[in-house]
Amino acid sequence: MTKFFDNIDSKNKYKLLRSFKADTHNFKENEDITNIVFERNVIALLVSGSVNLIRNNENGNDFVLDKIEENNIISDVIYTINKDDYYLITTEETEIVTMNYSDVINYRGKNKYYPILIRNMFDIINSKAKLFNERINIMARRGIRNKLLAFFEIQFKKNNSRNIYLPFTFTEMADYLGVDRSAMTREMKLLKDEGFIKTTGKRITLLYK
Amino acid sequence: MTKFFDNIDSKNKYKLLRSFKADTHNFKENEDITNIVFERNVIALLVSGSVNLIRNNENGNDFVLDKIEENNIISDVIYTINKDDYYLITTEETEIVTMNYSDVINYRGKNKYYPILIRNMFDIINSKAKLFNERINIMARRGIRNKLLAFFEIQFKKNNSRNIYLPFTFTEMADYLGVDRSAMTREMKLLKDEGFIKTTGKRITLLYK
DNA sequence: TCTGTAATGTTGCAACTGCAACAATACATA
DNA sequence: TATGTATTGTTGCAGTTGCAACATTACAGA
Repeated sequence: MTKFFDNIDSKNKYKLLRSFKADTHNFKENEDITNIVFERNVIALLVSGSVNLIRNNENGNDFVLDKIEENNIISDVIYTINKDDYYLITTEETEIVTMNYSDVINYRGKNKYYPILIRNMFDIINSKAKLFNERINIMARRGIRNKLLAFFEIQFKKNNSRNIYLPFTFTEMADYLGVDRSAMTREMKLLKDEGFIKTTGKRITLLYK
Repeated sequence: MTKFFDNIDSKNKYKLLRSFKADTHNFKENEDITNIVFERNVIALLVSGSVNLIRNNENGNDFVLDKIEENNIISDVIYTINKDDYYLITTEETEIVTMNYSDVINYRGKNKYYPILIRNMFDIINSKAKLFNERINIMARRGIRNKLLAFFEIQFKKNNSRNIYLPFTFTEMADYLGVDRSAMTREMKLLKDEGFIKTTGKRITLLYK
């Protein structure tokens, strides 16, 4: 997975940040940075420290959706975020740099690492776009069963194995598919009963075709 | 909307294409180019001519989802495509250039327009990612009503107007939301009856809040 | 203007889904 | 290992949704 400053040395990294008139924000542990990061048209970069992306269930059962580490981009483009449902909390002392998207994209300076930076960004966004794309294709199916099967199909093609190891919990998977968890469990049980799949913990084995 | 070769003159455009060992494909009118374009890891570029992205309804009611014009990217990243449901047909004599993604991204040549190219690509993908993101946020809502309201909300914020002019047909809108068209119509009627919205042709007026 | 095609409106119905609530496990960490 | 917390399993139920089928209206090309 490409990171923002891959192949750019530290000196030039800071030079570039200066050219973009990047704003540096420093936080202690446990600060909410949602509003700083999810400004419109802002690219935020986690320079040091670490941040949790948390889902805010109204019943108070929050949970960590993603741990974001150094050199990764956090921005409204990257995460499928609804400010009401999610928030971002630092888990240690953290430095975040925010840049204006237009400043970055319209940079006309001479730093020879700029192209590398843009290439890195392109690669990052591109992978995200592919993942988004994938998820849309799944969510667009009608009915939970079809969503599940579409999801399995993609995992199957990716790993070329009938054994799928879930990269997240079933709770998160229901969220990923955009369906109710209990309804999803019910449908999974039907698929099992009908002999389409078999599950062992977080491993799902496809028995069909 | 940024295009692939924005700010790159024709001479350098072809130089770059050569560096990428790009493959040129020529088609007559009415040829199916789905398989050439939606290869894995391929970026396809419409150099000249025009292509229709068509949705393939099993009942034989195909329809044009998008007309792709010169200098646009056509690739599996850009379009949320399921090969079974969609296909691409040239509508005139058309030249398409395919490049391997890795070749483009790992280019280490000296052409000074390369950075511009990558920047263009970044901008293109970035807008797409934003749109994908938006759609996911809508589709993730439970129930047709919530999807509709989420959609309206986004349009409202975008245009800062309570009047939403649908950029597509209701049939396509149902598809966009990932729900059954008739069920969507039914829900819209309820929203109307309850006084939340008003519709006039493709204009929807929000009456709430 | 006519005509065929696509889009929209509508409805019944069976099946599905979300929701709520609770039980049973699994998991992490003190 | 014990204990609290998160995840998973399960179920009833009402309301929602997808599907199929058909009527009506809008629209574009001859």
